[in-house]
Amino acid sequence: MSDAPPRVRFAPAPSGSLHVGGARTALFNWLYARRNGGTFVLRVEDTDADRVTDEAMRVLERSLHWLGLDWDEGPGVGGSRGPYRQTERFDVYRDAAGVLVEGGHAYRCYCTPEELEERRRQAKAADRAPGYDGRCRRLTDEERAAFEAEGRPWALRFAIPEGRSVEFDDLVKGPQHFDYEALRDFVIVRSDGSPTYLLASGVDDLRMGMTHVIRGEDLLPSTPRQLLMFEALGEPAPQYAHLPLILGPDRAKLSKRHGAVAVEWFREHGYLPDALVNYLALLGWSPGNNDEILPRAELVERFDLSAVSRHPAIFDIEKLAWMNGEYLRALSDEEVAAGMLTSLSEAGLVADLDTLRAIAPHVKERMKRLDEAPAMLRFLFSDDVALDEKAEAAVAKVGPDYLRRAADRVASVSPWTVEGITAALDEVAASADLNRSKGWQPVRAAVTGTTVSPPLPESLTLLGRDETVARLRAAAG
RNA sequence: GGUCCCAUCGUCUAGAGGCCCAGGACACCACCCUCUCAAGGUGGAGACACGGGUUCAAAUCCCGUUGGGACUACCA
Repeated sequence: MSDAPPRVRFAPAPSGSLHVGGARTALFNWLYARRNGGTFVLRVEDTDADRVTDEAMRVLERSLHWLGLDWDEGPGVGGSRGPYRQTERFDVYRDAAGVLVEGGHAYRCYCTPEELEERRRQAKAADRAPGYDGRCRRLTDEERAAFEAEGRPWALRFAIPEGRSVEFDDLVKGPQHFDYEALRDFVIVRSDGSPTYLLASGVDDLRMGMTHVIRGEDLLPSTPRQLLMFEALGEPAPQYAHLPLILGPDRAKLSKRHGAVAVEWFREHGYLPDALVNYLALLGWSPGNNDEILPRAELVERFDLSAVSRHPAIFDIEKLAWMNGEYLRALSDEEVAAGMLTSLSEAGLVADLDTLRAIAPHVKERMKRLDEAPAMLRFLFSDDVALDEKAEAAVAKVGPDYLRRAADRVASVSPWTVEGITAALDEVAASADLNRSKGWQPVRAAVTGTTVSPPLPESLTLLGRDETVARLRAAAG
């Protein structure tokens, strides 16, 4: 282990949106860099032109920024090891491929996709391993010349050295051992001249000076291949740490089909970035005791790769929601008000900051997500208070006279304060021989249109006397 | 099928041989608080996959079984 500052990277393919699995990988890399005074690099693996889009690139950057995972080198910030988009680095991969060919570690494969597919199918049918059979590696000079004369397109394959096995020590999985029989000759350059992941990602990790590669466990099988490639290139390899996967409720690798998995979705649905970061950090890592609410700074201080668990974790949105509520309650009224303003306007409601600031302490402990604000506060910012079913029932229970009396009594409250309103509501309830619970509920129903709301007197002070009286009379019919 | 990874409450986990007839958190249930709903408080139910070893002693070490997952592309 060297003690030079570590260099780590997050290397996503911008196709679609950043989902929580990717975000967690980015987070662990970021935490490792921040914890150890290292450098966090963002590298864009956009070699697959068919799947990569500009929109996905924008979403990726926005998601990362929102999460607060800032990169020291990469798109937008530059750096000395750039460029950081693989489509701008094809010459680098070509050079590396050239070295491999010259050293006899890579060869041209003339098999067509159709032939490959057919042989794969046959192998499977015969219960044999479906990987590449190495046919073009054994071509005679004549056969090769014939293919060339024919103008057959070719791809470049890496030649797995025979009789070799690969050993390496994974920082989270421990000692690993792979026999060469399990490793098939893999394509490093496609017939269109573009590099594949195995080549591009591996070469970049070398050229960009990565000391540690922290990535998902789904890439564990590609590590021995890349290690063999580095050996052929004559260059030292970085250290590897493979993170256990994040699974859906069905225990399969988390993906879009599991529903809410995109970071953008959480941003749009009233989740706080700090809460998501905190939750994700706990998915596959634990500080070693029972602490769970760990602010970013503490995460950085306590993060330790060797404490990463080896088994996969199921993403539990319920627990995330709980944690989000915890973070919401820790926010200042000002911050909560600002957050609610946004979600309210997205719901088409025009609110003002002063009112929101005043109601914030009463609603933040009843919310788990900021986007619950519209449902909770609609009555304050909309004249439309059509009573829902339960509200109708609550009103019917006491009858119109009760509401008229309440309106009359409330109309005389002065000054319009929480204390004054409370006294008035209590009086009205007492006059009908009702306790607060039974006496206030019809008022809540008439004024808010629902049977659930922030504390009533506090809500009414903000609604205003005239509007309160008007709604009581309206409900009385 | 092959290769590899993994295995503590429903879920996330603590546990690195005796401190564990297994602790915390989410969710769930009950009670308390209470103007509704929450939040908060108290209590409850709930797990070491199974079988063999090793050891005075195993959730912890070894082997096997079972179960789950990943990979097996000219995707990353």
